[in-house]
Amino acid sequence: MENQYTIQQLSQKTGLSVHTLRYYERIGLLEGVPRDEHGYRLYRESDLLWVEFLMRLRGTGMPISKMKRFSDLRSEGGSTITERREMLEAHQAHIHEQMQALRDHLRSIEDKIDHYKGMEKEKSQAVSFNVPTGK
Amino acid sequence: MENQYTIQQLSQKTGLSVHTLRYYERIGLLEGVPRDEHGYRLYRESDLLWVEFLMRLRGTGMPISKMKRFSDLRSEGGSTITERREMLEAHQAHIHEQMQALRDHLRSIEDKIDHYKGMEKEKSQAVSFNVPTGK
DNA sequence: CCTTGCTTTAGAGCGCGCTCAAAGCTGTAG
DNA sequence: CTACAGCTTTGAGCGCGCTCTAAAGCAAGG
Repeated sequence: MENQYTIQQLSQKTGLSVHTLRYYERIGLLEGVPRDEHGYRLYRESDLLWVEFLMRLRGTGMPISKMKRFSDLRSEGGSTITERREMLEAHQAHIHEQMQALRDHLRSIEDKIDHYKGMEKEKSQAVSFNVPTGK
Repeated sequence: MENQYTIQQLSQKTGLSVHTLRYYERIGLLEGVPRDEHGYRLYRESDLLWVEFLMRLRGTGMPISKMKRFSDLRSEGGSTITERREMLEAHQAHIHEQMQALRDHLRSIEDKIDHYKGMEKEKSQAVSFNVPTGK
C-alpha cells in the first residue's frame, strides 16, 4: 500500500523523461513532492495520478501556462472547484473543435489518397492498352 | 476566370500571415509562384488550393520537414504518385491515432468535470441544509 | 514632391516545451 | 579506495514554426 516511486520509476510509468518531471516541478505543475533522507524525490500514488492527468491536458493541446493556472487553483483548495470546472469545460469545447478539424482534414486527405489511387490505376491501364483520350 | 491573388489576398483567404506565406515559399513548400512586372507575387487558384492542402497537413500535425518531402515529390511529377499516396496513408494512420488519443483524454477530462459538479452540488447542499440560521 | 503603405529580400529574433550540462553529493560493486 | 551510476540544483541550449526587422523599391493621394 501507498506505493512510492523514484524519479526513474515515475519516468517509466508515465513515459515522461526525468528531465521533464523535474521541469514540471520547477515551474510549479507539481508541488510538495516528498523527498527521502538525501533529498531524492519519492513520488506518491497521488503524484502519479496527477502527472497522468497533466499529460492528458498536454496531450489535448493545453498550453503549459494554462496547466499552471489549473495547478495553482488546485493548490488553493476546494474554493476553486467551480473555476476549475469552467476551465475544463472550456478545454472540452476546444477538444471538440480539434476533433472536428481532424475529421475535416482527414476527409480531405482521404480524398487525395483516392485521387492518387485513381491515377495509379490509370497509369497501369495506359501501359496495358493505349487508351485514346477523349477529353 | 483564372483568379489571381496578391499576397495580402491570399493571406486573408487562407488565414496564414503574409510572413508565413513567404516563409513557406522560401523553404520550398511553394514553388514557381508567378510575379507581376515589379516582382510582386501573384498567386493563382492552383496555389491557393495547394496552400489549403498544406494547411490540412499542418493542421493534422505533420511536421514541416515531411510536408517539404511531400512537396518535393509533387514537384518531381507523376512518377512519385505511389510514394505520395503511401505518405498520406501513413499520415492517415497517424491522424486516427490522434483522434483515438483525443477521445480517451476527453473522456477522462469529462469524468473530472462530473466529479467537480458532484463536489459543487455537495457544497451547495451544505449551505442550504447545514446552516438554517444564516448569517 | 511628399507621405503612406504596400511589396521585395536576407537574416535575426522569439515563444514554447522541453533537454542537456555543470558541479556536487550519495550509494553500490569490486 | 576507486569507479561508476544516479540523484540534486541552476542555468543554458535547442528544435520547431513561425514572426519580425532592415533596407530598398513601387504606387496612389493630397
